[in-house]
Parts: sequence; structure tokens; C-alpha cells
Amino acid sequence: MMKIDTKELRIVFMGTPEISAGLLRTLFENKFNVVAVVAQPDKPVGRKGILQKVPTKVVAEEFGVPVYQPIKIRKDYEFLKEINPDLILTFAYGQIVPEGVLNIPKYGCLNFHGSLLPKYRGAAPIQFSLINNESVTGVTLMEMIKEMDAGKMFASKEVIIEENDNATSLFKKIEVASCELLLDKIQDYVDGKLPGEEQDPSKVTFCPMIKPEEEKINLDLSAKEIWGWIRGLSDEPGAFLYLNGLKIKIFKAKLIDDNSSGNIGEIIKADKTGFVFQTKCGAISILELQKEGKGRMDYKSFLNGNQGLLGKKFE
RNA sequence: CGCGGAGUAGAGCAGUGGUAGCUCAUCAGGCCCAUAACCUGGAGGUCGCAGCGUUCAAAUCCUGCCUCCGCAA
Repeated sequence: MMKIDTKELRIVFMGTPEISAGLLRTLFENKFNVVAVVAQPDKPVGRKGILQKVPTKVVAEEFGVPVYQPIKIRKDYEFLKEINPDLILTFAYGQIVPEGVLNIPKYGCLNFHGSLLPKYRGAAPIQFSLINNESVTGVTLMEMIKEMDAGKMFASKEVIIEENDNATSLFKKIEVASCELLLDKIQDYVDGKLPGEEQDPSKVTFCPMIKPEEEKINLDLSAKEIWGWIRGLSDEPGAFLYLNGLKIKIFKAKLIDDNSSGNIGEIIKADKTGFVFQTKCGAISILELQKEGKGRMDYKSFLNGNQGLLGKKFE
């Protein structure tokens, strides 16, 4: 079998958000022959609803590669046949890729998934690894098949989750890991050196998309579980509680993992040594937060401008 | 014209017509075995920008603009 250099292959990249744009940039900078980029349509962003280019589009334009943004790839993928790619790479594209696309490229379709499969199949693996207080996660290079995130695994790379990681920092780590995984393994894949491993069905877990109502912290959970949610939703979109009827987003917190219990949600400390509220089991020390209409600030600043909170309750 | 909140000292806030204040941080000094404690003193603001708007008098009222934030999409 003749050896093929991956850099000669016609590659189509499918992906949308920031993390995906990082991988795309790595492809360009390492002289891969990316012939087209497929991304979600541009969406109105922010209060003013200004249409903003998706991150992968920005990178693609920087390198002069055409961008396709079908509203429904399920029905609209004829253009891919004309492009005639040898290989399709996807990372957080945002739509289910139809079978018709999977059969187009000679070397198949590979997906980067932000977890160590078979754990955390689905939409928000990075957030959920934090929400569930995992200590290790990673990125998996896998074959795309009809069923979502269910294909053979060719390679993966571990990422250690540290105590002070949140979604933003973990996304960054996964992005770096996925770039390394790409450079380390893609040639082996093309050479047929990676046999691929089927996912063990008994170990499969799923993570759904995070719904807006889940951004409200559930006070029935333990301090540790709440801490997971705070980290998993920080910095965007932010987990929140209500205090005096106002929404308070909590961006950064510390876990006080003792067995204390008391009135759930009650503020048990509010001075310069800490801003702590009680949960069902254990307590949470808030470090950075934001009140409706105000900017994000550290707890000392917040308490400075909001006094007499001791004994009040989060809801 | 989607709805709403906010811009005052480095930070967080109060002040709705009459001398710009409070808390924290900071600086100097003091006390103490010691301190994230306490006491004394100091520095630091053309009150988001503009209208040379209204007024004897504007942070405060009026008009326009800019920026930030919550919601909705």
C-alpha cells in the first residue's frame, strides 16, 4: 500500500465554536489542505442582536478558505459531494451529520469529542465532567457513524481536571489536547495503523444540553454537587441563585466539605473572611459573583456594597 | 425601535435642588508577643460624555450620545 501524506488529502473541517476554531487554526498552521469549512449559520449575539460570525468562520476567512453554513445539513449537503473531500474532520459542529455525508470521503469522517468515551456522549461533555466532579477527562478521536458519538475510538488523550478549573479553563485544556491528538495520530489513522476500539456499551453515559432552567442552582443538592455546577457553568453562562428577589450569578466558589447542616440557603458568614451559605450537606464559600445590573466582582467588594446579609437566605 | 437595571475616589456603594460622603483598599504614625484586630492622621473625584439646556444654585431636573449588566431571542 502506497504511503499517503495526510497533508495531501483534501480535508473538510466541520465545527462552530471557539474550541473548534482552535483546532482549525492548528490545521492551517501545520499546512493541512483544508479545502472548506462547514459551520453553523451566524447567529445574532448579545443584547443588540447583531449578527456575529461564528469563530470557525473567522479563522477560515483569515486563511482564505470557503465557508458553508447550511441551516440543516440533514437536507442540504450536496455541496460536499462537489467538494469531494478525502477526509472530513468535525469538532463541535452543532448538528447531527447525516449518513449521506459520512459516506462521501474516502478516508471517512472523524470526530473529536470532548470526553473520554464511552463516558459523556452528547452535547455538553466538558461541562458535565465538571458538574459531576470528575478528576480526569479528555478528548477522543473517533469514527463518526449514524448513531451519535457511538463510533469506534481510534485514540484519546487525557486531561487532568484541577480544583480551580472551570468550564472556560477546561475548554482551553481540551482544545490544546485535541490539537496534540490531531498532530500525533492523524497520520497513523490515514496509514491504517489505528485499528479502532468499539465502545463498551455497558460504560456508555450521556450528557444532555444544559437547559436554561438548570442554570438556577438546585439547593436540594449537596455542597459538592452545587460546587460542580458552579464550575461547570462558569464563566458562561453562570450558575445563579436568587437573593432578595435579585438574580446573583456565582462564578467562583470554594467547597466547604464538612457535615454541617442548617437552614438550606442561609448565609452563615458575610464578612471579609468569607461569604458562605449553608446547603443540605456542607457549605459553599462564594468568591466571585455578579448581581443583576452590576459587573462581576469579588465577594469582598460585593459585601462592601451589600451589607446586613448575615442570616438572609438564597433561594 | 424587544423589556429592564446601572455609570460618583483604586474597588464597592450612599447621596433626587443648597459645603460631595460612607465602607474597603492604600500611605504615614501609634498600640500589641502578634494580627485579616484596634486607635490617630493623610492622599485620592472636572459625580460616563455633550448641550455652553432649566435654575440664584445641578451628582440630583430636561435633551442627545457612549459604555457596562440582567432578561428575551
